[in-house]
Amino acid sequence: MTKPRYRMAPSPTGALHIGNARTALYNYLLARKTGGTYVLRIEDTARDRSRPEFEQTIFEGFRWLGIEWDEGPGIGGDYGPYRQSERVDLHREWLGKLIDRGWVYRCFCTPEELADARKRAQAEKRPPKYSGKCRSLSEAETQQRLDAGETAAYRFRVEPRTVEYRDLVLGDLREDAGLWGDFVICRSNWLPVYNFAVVIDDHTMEITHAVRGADHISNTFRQIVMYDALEIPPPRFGHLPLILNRKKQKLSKRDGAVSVEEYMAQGYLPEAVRNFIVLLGWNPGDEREMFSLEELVDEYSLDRVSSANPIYDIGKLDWFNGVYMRGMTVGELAGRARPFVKAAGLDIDSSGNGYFEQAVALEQERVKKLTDFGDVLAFFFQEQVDPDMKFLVRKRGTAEETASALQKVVGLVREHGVDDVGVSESYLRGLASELGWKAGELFMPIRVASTGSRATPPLFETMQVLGKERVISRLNRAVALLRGVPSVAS
RNA sequence: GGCGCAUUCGUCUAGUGGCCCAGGACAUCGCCCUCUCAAGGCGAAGAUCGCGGGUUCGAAUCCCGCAUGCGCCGCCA
Repeated sequence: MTKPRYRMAPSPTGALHIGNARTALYNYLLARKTGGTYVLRIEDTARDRSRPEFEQTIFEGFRWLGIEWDEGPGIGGDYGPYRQSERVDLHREWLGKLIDRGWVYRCFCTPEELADARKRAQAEKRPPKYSGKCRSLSEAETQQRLDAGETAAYRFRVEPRTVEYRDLVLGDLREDAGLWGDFVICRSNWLPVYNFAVVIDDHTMEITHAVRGADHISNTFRQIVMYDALEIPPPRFGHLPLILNRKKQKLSKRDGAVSVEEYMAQGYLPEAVRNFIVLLGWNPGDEREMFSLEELVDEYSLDRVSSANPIYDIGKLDWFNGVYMRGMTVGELAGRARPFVKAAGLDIDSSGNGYFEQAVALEQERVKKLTDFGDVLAFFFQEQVDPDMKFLVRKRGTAEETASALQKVVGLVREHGVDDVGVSESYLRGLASELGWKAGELFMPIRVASTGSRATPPLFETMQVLGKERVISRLNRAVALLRGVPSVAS
């Protein structure tokens, strides 16, 4: 038995779309699981829309998700070239075989005529299929019109028959080819049409399994007819349910964040995105839902792919991301967070890596995305914070009584320091009871004074990381603020 | 209009004739923990299994019809 060959075939017409990423991931898992080969082929026959720079973003997206390929652009392999646009000679060669066998004829109908006919058919609620106008042009007449300089596409001659195949996901499928019109497989400018190029490429690259989106089901029947005409064996086909947007339409670029690079930029972890998308239409058959790449390679199989179209709702992605962030070591998380924190404009270099990691550790279970660190870590790195007076003052208390309490805190911090959280807790609780306040009533003003925020990690740990000097300086500033002194040196 | 595919809590889904007056997860709400925020624990609410027929002692599961959605029907991919 030959080694299975799977492929992914993105078109470089935009960023890496989440649906394509899922398809690529599924193929990757299948290839790895079966010990097969994974081929990357760029389908850039849409000359006008394909842009080389998109190739790079797509590659980066795949790599970010952990999807590696064995053959493809930049890597090479025995079945190159791996860009469809560089394979047109091959396509023409195979077109020749079809011509020789009488499966193809030249069609002189202009795009305008065809569009008109289509529009009319639609209006009259008839199926918009090609009339067959040029189907029986004689060889002589064809040659004559060609000589006269008319351009002509190549059309595939469809013979009535039932086309059937067993889909790896959907089971037995069939369609009546008698309902189609003859279809163009090569443009008048000699560039092959996608549907034909795919057949030739998959065959010549010896692809054994074509797993792709369900929007290709109808194409599959046409492709099978071409395989048969060429007398070459088709690969096994599998069609994945389409990811829909909230309005239940095919997910498109207009639906907001649907490209992998956006998730990258938003501070999602690749393992979370991967875990999230793999579950869009697949499940392991039990109640597990956290999967590493290795586990997925082990577990994944097409017969557990569901056939209904999932709606794309990123709610659960945040949860996955949080779980993965909490599961990391602090060092690892800090490393991943660093570029995001810098991008947010925080100066994390001058205070040293140890300080940064301690701060990250305190926020680890409080963030959903790497970008959150930019906000949540700010007070650790700013010179001063701006406490909101509304929350700085003790609940139902006065500014002056809060100020005097904070002043006492300054004294205690001076005397006992903040390095031992147990000690801090005990003297601060002691002060609270001395004042006759509930602990929380004292802690909140201290929190707001030293962090500028009401929502922070536990107070004593936070003070410990900030260090004595920062805490004292911020408390002093808060006292000044509370007493209406415009500014004061600490 | 034709053909194809699909239809279970808001969302992702489990379920392949009796274990299901439908299970899990996210989100939501409540309680607990607690110095705030999280995290965590516990719990609640949430699906007449798209609708209508049939088959069967028994159907979310099988059959038929309908509806709805999506896809394709391009010298786009």
